[in-house]
Amino acid sequence: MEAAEAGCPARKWSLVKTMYATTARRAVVDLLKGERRYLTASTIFALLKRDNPKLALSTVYRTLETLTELGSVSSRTEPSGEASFVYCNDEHHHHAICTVCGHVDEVDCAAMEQFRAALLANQSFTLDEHSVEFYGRCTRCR
Amino acid sequence: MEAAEAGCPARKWSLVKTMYATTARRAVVDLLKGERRYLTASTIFALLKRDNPKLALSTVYRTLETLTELGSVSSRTEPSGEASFVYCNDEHHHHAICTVCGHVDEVDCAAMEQFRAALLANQSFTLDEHSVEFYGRCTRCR
DNA sequence: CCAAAATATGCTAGTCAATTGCAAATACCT
DNA sequence: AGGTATTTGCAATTGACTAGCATATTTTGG
Repeated sequence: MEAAEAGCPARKWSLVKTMYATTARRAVVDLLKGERRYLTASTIFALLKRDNPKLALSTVYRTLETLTELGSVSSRTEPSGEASFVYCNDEHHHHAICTVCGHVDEVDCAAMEQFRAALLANQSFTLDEHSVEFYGRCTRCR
Repeated sequence: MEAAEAGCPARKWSLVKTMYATTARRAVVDLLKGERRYLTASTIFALLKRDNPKLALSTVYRTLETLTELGSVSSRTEPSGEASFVYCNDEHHHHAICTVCGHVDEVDCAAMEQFRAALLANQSFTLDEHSVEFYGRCTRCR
């Protein structure tokens, strides 16, 4: 069984030959940078279609795949099963998602260390990786 | 935005009128009880089809949906996007998944409390819910 | 600045997991 | 057993996502 990792992966520049800065890619990145919350491919497509009528949904999917490989975007799966995407900066972190406004903050992993220790002590389970998402209320919405 | 919860939800008996103990349902529950690891609907279908040739895949899907509502089954999403299911007992917990054998242990939430406190202290984020999966090596595989 | 090479896009058609409608079959209750 | 509520199997569909390929765009080298 494969070990999944929901935090942003380290950037994998080595896999990328050349990446053209196309208008479609710029549009997707700009939108995600501005929103800072998880959006599905079809939502992104609908939002960008207004200013770029000939944009194709498949281009959005391909762009999101590329950006995810680069580490500029992190994806998750909605309860419905749909994939959604958010812009992210750091190498590795987890997300704190506001249940009111949907705003996504990045959470550093430091606090996970003590949790790992507690888990090993209680259950003798060796923790290799973790996939974590937090739901709560951000500073503004509280 | 909706708050998802990947741990087993509290059982919702109130929503259920009557539930017939059919052979299909017994077969699915027995299989999942015996396996104790995440299986996809199509895998479950393939395994049960041998002893029950006229079983339909849609029945497996409907059964898994019912069992999930009852709280007897917990679901997650594989990296591929497919949904997978595991039998579970307790009201609320999280899963420690062995990366070697795939065995799923239930982790109680006690350790989350101190983590919640640390998160609030560091980032002033009010943690309401959490969705956690751990990957590591279980007692036997270590 | 222009043309060739490299890469990306749009479109269409496809794939595959998952859902739905409905008649037939099964489980429960008395 | 007989009647009713629920479930099943089957077939048709949905909906997210991917792939093939000709065209268009971006970069690079002259």
